[in-house]
Amino acid sequence: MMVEKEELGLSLSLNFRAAAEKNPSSLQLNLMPPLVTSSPAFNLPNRTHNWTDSCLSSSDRNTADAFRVETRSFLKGIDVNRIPPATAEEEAGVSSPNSTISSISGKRSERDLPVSEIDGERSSSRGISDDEDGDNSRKKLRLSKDQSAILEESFKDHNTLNPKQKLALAKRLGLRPRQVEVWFQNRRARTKLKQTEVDCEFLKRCCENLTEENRRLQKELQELRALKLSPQFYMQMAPPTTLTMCPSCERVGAPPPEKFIDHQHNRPRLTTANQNLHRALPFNPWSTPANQVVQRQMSALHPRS
DNA sequence: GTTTCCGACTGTTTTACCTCA
DNA sequence: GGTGAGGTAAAACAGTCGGAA
Repeated sequence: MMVEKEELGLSLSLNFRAAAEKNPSSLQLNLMPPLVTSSPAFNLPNRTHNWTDSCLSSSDRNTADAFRVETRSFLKGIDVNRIPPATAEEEAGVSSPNSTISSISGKRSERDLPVSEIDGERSSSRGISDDEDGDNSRKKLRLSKDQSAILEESFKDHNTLNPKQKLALAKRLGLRPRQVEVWFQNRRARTKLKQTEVDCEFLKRCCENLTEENRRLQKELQELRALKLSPQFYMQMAPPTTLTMCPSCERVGAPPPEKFIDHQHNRPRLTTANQNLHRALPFNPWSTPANQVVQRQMSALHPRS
């Protein structure tokens, strides 16, 4: 399902990171952004709210519900956080211009009134407000801090809800199931957006690092080509000291044993055998200053002892 | 007045299930 | 009985709107 798709996307990005971590020498990535599991960006700030039930006990809530039903005619269009009408008569009586539009649009009307949620979603918040306002303005719901906290908690457990969970959560929060559903949809969307931003930033840094690496290698290549054209210059240069990878066998080498390093001249110490070998070489293209580290590791790979 | 956040909406896609030839 | 096509409902998504802070 869609969750799997998101997981796939996440795993792709993780795999990319894993690949980068597997070969850090090539990418040199130490700017790994943390994975967003619960971003502070999603922590809703404290807000003033008009949700009257947020601090009520269940018994108080029942009283409040009764009060709400009783005073509904006065409150409709004012308190959009109100629990929807409970009776079938009330439910049937709520019909907004938008619900008409929804029914025109086909399946939408069916979706808004799932059988499993029939007692909680007969009317949308928009329907209530529109019904009362007489205009098309929406009444904006602001969830209370407690409601947001509970929703966040629930989202951490599972970022999708089955109808049972949705109903239970809606009941617990005093919201319509549709509101819970919308909140989860928006939450998933924003999580995905946040993750996309993180992934984008990560890839951007990868790109920057690779560009820099490419620039460095191009520069080295130029130096090597220049040296190739002037062997007499090579003779005056310090010998190679390091290497990250042997171009012939593609093995990554470690620094050579201490006994092979000539500290006086900052170069690998030549044994009698390889002294002759090195003398026979016209020049060493791996001996640029930039490649000293590379050459040292190369020497470790192929000790001439 | 502008910006940002986020609840709510619409239209589309995906998935599961059912019916029928 | 098994199977594929077509239809339908539900869920989820992308994109957007607009109220509120």
